[in-house]
Amino acid sequence: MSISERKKKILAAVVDEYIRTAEPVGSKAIAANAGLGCSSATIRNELAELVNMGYLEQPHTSAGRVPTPMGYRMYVNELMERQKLSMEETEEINRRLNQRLQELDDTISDVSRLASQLTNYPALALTTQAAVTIKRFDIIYVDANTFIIVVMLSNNSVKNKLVHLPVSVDQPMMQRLSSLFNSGFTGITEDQITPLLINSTERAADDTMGLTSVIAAFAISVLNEAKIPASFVSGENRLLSQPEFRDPDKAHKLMGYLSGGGYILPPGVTMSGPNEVKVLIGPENVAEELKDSSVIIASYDAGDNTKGLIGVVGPTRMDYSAVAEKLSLLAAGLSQRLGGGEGPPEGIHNKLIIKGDISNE
Amino acid sequence: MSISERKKKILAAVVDEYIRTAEPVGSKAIAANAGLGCSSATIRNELAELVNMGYLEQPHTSAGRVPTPMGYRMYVNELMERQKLSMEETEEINRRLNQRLQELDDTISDVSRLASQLTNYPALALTTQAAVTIKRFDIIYVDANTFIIVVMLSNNSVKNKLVHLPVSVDQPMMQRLSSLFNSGFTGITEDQITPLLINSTERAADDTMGLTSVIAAFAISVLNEAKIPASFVSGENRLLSQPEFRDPDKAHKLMGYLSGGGYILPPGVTMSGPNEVKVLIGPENVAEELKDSSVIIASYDAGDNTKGLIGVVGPTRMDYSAVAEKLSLLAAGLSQRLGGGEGPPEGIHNKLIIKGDISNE
DNA sequence: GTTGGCACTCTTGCCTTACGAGTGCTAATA
DNA sequence: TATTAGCACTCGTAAGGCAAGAGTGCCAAC
Repeated sequence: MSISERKKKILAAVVDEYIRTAEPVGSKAIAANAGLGCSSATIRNELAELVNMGYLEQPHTSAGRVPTPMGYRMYVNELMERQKLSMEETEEINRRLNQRLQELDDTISDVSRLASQLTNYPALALTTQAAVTIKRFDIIYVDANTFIIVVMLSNNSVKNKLVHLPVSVDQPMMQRLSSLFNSGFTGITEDQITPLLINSTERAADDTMGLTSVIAAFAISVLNEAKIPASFVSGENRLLSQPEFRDPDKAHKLMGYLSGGGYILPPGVTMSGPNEVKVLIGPENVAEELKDSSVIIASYDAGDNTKGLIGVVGPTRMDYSAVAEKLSLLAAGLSQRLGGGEGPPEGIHNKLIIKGDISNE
Repeated sequence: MSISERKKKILAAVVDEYIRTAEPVGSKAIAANAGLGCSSATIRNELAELVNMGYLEQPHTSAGRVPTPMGYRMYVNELMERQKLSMEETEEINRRLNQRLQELDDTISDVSRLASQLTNYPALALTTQAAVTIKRFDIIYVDANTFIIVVMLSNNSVKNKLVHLPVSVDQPMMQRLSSLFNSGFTGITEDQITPLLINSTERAADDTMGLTSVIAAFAISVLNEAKIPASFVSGENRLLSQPEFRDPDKAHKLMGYLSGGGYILPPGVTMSGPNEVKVLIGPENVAEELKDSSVIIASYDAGDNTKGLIGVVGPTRMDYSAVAEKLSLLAAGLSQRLGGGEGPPEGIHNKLIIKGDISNE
């Protein structure tokens, strides 16, 4: 059964109103506000059919209607009006982005905090990284018992480690090690650092004190850490301002899941680019804890095969339009600043694609 | 009016029971459990006096008694039995501490997470730093447009920054800058980096491209950041498992305060050392948001004038003994591992001093 | 000083009732 | 045929009343 234009308008009105008030929406309210010239009785007939079709439901016989996940899905895919952000909001985002963005690693917590502040929902930021290699290897001799390892990665982040030794080393040895590592350990991934390689380096450096393995261990740990997706959740407390989380148990469960670094992107679902925003509504989420929440995700490109995700979690009664818009802008801004992006973040407004699991446009 | 031994026992029984059950404690329950050989009527008389003295209060006429902040204070200062941690708990703490402790900076989030996990309350960790200076300055030449600044601080943490230039620089220039900074910018605090110093360095290096100010800016920002106390809150969601925070508004308010990095140590109150644990009960806290919560704080010494704090926040009905014990152990372990400490963390058990604002032992 | 007994207070849970919001249905209407 | 007005019906919510139970305070006896 196809859905008439009027039904669509009514559905949109129900969702809009419900998002605004968190109260079931009655026929009278729609007749009064939605501006389609018909009486509440007519609306009632239509509402009954929308319930039959699965877009709406009633908490109980004498209550108004509430959107089902399917209703939200329809709303997100076809009905919702794209909220243009106000000039102030757009500027606010850009201002904040410019404020401090150095390394991606420092930034991930900032990104999630920013997303949470802007949307007033809990937000989660994470980065994943394709194969990272070491680009450059330096060892700084501090004194006979101390040196600093400085490693520059293919994604242009720089890691260092201060090493204190129980024994003394001389400067030539450090220099030898530095150049050996710089030639032998650059351009390779973590699993290419084999015991064989370490051994041969150790022999070549004439290292009898196990320095080589200390340095190699650092190299491995750095590459390892870069591979593990870093994630950061913030603003969990904002959940509590949502009426659907007034039940502390419900809130506790979801917050626990989030703080535990729970993944929000279902396995197998991939993000295509910074212009795409994914919306996962209620049961479309795989995690049990998210089954009656919604998640909105944007991805950004941080250059050098580093992808980042920004996700926002809230009740299914979320302000999809505004949040999607904000995340999209944020993601575009990040892509642009962190290397991958090219277009100006303004342009994004006209290209925003919103997708979800059961979308089939 | 002085307080009799029996009153003390009764008070302790009330607090213990209330901590356990979160329900007002009646005279019958005390007569049955506390093991002082007298009837509930006697207990009732004593309870009435304890109410008069301000140690207890009644939610309403026909309810049991609940400790007042003053009652908790007495309990913490004099009455509570020091809970020895079980072997497993002690080992758990040490195991977790050993697991990963590299730089203090990385650690602060781990410390707070750990404290929160161990105590099941939200926890906050922070470090403050007395004057930090630069100990060593290196500039690594990567290519004509790229170099890495590596700065080692007096607290032995190492910071780096990758700089991309729009113009080309030659290696000798970098070397010149490196050694100039290494001699001119080490051993001084942030406010000693004056425009004068920057200018003279610039001239000495023959730098016409503004490199000097880029590098100096990094030096300033590093020293600045080291000065700002880093703080990290985790486990906010654990608040929700406490019955006194079943009211979402109350929980939201406190969690908001915590996530905002709200300070928990009243200004002017200082921590004397890792063996001391401070307890701030309800209204003893200065922050309005903490007025009906309690805070338990331990401090650790991370070497080189760096002090750290671990704080745990909960309802006034907290398990003071267990939490204080755990925090103390954690703080001692951190002190020991991060440089400042000397004694083995086991020894701490016998020296634990618990203090608070109105303590006057 | 301690204890048993008892009347009193106050909360909690439960039931009943009244109200109101919103529906579904029917019959009249354009 | 689609729309509308009208009306009975349903159901959740708030308010009031009642009984049960926990715990106290006090008194008189020990």
